[in-house]
Amino acid sequence: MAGGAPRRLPTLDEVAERAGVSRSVASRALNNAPHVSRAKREAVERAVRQLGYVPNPTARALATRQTGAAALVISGEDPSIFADPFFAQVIVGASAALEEAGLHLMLCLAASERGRERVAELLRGKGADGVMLMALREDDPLAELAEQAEMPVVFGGRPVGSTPRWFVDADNTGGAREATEYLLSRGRGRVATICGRLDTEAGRARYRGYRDAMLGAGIDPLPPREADFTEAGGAAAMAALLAEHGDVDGVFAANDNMAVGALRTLREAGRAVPAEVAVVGFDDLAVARVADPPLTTVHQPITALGREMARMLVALVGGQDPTPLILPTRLVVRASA
Amino acid sequence: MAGGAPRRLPTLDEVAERAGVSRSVASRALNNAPHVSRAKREAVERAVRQLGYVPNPTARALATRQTGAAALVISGEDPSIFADPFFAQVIVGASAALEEAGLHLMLCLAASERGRERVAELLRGKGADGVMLMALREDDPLAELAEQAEMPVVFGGRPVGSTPRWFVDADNTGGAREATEYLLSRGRGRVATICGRLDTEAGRARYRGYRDAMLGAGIDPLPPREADFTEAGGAAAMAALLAEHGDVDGVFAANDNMAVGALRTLREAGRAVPAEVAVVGFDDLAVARVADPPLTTVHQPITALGREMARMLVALVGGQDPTPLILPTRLVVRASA
DNA sequence: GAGGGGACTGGTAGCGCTTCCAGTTCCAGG
DNA sequence: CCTGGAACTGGAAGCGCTACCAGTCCCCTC
Repeated sequence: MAGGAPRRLPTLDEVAERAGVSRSVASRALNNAPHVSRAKREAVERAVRQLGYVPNPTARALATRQTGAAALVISGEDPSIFADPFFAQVIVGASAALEEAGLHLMLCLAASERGRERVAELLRGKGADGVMLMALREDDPLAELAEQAEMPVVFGGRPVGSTPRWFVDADNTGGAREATEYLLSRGRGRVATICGRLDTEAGRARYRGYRDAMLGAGIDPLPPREADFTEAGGAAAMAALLAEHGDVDGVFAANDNMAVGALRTLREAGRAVPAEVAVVGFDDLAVARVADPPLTTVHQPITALGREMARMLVALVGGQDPTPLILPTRLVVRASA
Repeated sequence: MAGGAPRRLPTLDEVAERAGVSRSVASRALNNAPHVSRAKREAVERAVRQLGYVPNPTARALATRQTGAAALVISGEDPSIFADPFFAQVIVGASAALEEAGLHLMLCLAASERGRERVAELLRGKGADGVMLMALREDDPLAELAEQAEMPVVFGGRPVGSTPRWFVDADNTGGAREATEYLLSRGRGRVATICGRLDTEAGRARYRGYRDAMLGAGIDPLPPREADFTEAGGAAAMAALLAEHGDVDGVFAANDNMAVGALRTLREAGRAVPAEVAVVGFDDLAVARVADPPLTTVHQPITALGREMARMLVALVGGQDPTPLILPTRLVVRASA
C-alpha cells in the first residue's frame, strides 16, 4: 500500500491485446494448456512480464469452481486447546503438502458458536475445495455437517463412535499398548494410566491400549483416570492417583503434557522418577526431551500426520479415492521409565 | 461427500424466483441492505430456508472485489520456527479478531522458495484483503514485496532497519531493560545476556534493553552472546558463557526457550538456580511455568498481539488509518531469579 | 493435386454475485 | 384529484477468468 492511486491491476484481456492474441489463447498459455503455438506462447509470456500481470485468483475460482484453498478445521470449545504444540506440527506438515499441490491453507479455529457457523458456511457454500477436520468431540456438531458437505473431508484422528471414509490417524491403541507393556516388562506391577478425555477417540483408543496390555499380562487394569490432556490436568490426576493408589509404580499418561504434569506432582510429593515411579508419555513433543527427567514417550509422526491428511485431501480433490491411513508409533526410551 | 450425485447448489436466481422477486431484491435482502420491503425480505428469507441456500463466496468476492480473507504470513527459512508456541498464541488472537470481523484466516508458512512465491502472488494478485507479516529477517525479500503490495499490510514485530507504517509490537527494549534491572537490583553484579538472533529486530531490541540497563547501573555490558531462540541454542550459549565468564551470577535470556536451555546447562554444570546464577527469560510461554525452577520471565501479551494485528488489518481494510501499537510487557517473578 | 486429419485460434457463453440506474409504486401534501 | 418525492423494484452491465466449439490453417498422404 504505497498510498498511491488504487491502480487497477492488468487483466487477461489486456495481456491478450498486448500479445496480439485472443483471450482464450492467453488463458491457455498461462495455464500451459495445449493448443498454443510456441510463438504465441512466448508473446503472451512477454506481455505478462511487461504488464506485471498476475491472474486474479477469485475470477479463476469462479470459472473453474475450484477455490484453490483447503481448510484445516480444529474443533473444541476452548481455543486454548490450540496452544498444544501438537497442532503446530500438524500445520507444518499440512502446509508443506498443500503448498506442493498449489493450494492455500485456511485455518479455522471452530471454538465459538460463530466460528462453528462459519465453518458450516464454508462446508455448505463451497468456500474451499476440501476440509481437514481435527479434534472432534463426541457428538460434535461438525461431524454431521461434514457428513452432509458436498466436499471432500479428511479426518485427522477419528471421531468418536464412527469411522469416516477418509482419515489419517496414529496407531493410538498400539502405541499405548507398547508403552504399557514396556512398563510391565521393566518389572512395574502397579501400572496406572492417566488417560485423556474419554470423549475423544484418541483418549479412548489409548486407554484401550493400556487395558489390553494389562489384561495381556494377567493384571487387572485400573479404571480410567480421566484428565483433559493439559499439564495441569495431568498434575491433578497424578495427585488423585497417589491419594488412592499410593503404591503405584508406573504411569502411562496419554500425552506428554499430562506426563509432564505428573512428573511435577511426583517431584512435589517426593517420589523419585523413575526409581519409585516410572512415567511414560505419548506424542514425543519437544517438551518430552526437556522434561526433568527426560520423558520416555510414544513417538507419533505428527508432521507426517498433517502431511498425509493434506495429501489425502489433494487426492480426493483430484478425483481419486485414497485409502485411510494409520501411521505407526514407536516408543522412545529416555530417563523417566 | 455423501457419494451421491454432485448436486448443484441453489443460486441466488433460484432463490429470487422462488420468492417471486428479482435477483437484485434477493441480493439486497441477503445483505440486509435498504430498499427492500418487509414482505419481500421475508419471502426471500423463506426461500433461502426452503432451498438451503448459501451464498457462493467466490462469486461474491469477484463482484465486490473483496476476498473475505486475511493472510497471516510467517517468514523464516526453517518451517520449524513455527513450532514455537509463540505463533500458536498469535494465531489464536488473530483468528478470534478476524472471526469477529467475518474474515477468514489464511496461513502462509513462507519457508521454501515456492512458498515465498505464493505469498508474492497473494500480495500482487489480490488473493486476500490484507496481510499480516511476522518474523521477518534482515533483508527479508518479503519486506519489499509487502512494500509494493497494493494491499493493507500489518507487521507483527518490526522488520530490521525500517519502521513500517502499520505494526504491532511488544515493548521488547523496555521488557529486557526491566528484566536486567531486576537482576541487578537483586544484587547480581555479573549479569550476561543470551540474546536472540541479531538479524531480527526483536533480538536487537532486547539486547538494547539489556545494554541500557547495564549502562544505567554503571556496569559494562557483556558483548551479545547470540543464539537462535531455541532451547538447544540457549543451552549451548550458556555453556559457552560459563566457559568464558565462569563468575556470571545472572543471565537474561531473550526468550523462554533459550532460558530453559540455559537452566538445563546450569543444572548439568551443577550451578544452583537461583542461588548461584539467576535466570530471567522473555515471553512467558507455558514452558516458563513448568520449568524447574519455574522461570522468572518477561510476560508479553502474545494473544493480544495477534488480536491487535488482526484488528489493525480490519481497520485498514475498512479504509481507516490506525496508528501503530506497542504492547506493554511486565516482569513475572517466579523462582529462577 | 485433392482429401483428410490434426494442431491452432478466437468468439461466445457462462461461473454466481453485486450494483447502478431507470422505471414503478405509494403516499402525504397541496 | 393531481403532484413531487421517497421508497422500492428489476433489468442489465459488469467482476476476470475458463472452456466449449466451430472454424481456420497447415501439412502429409494417396
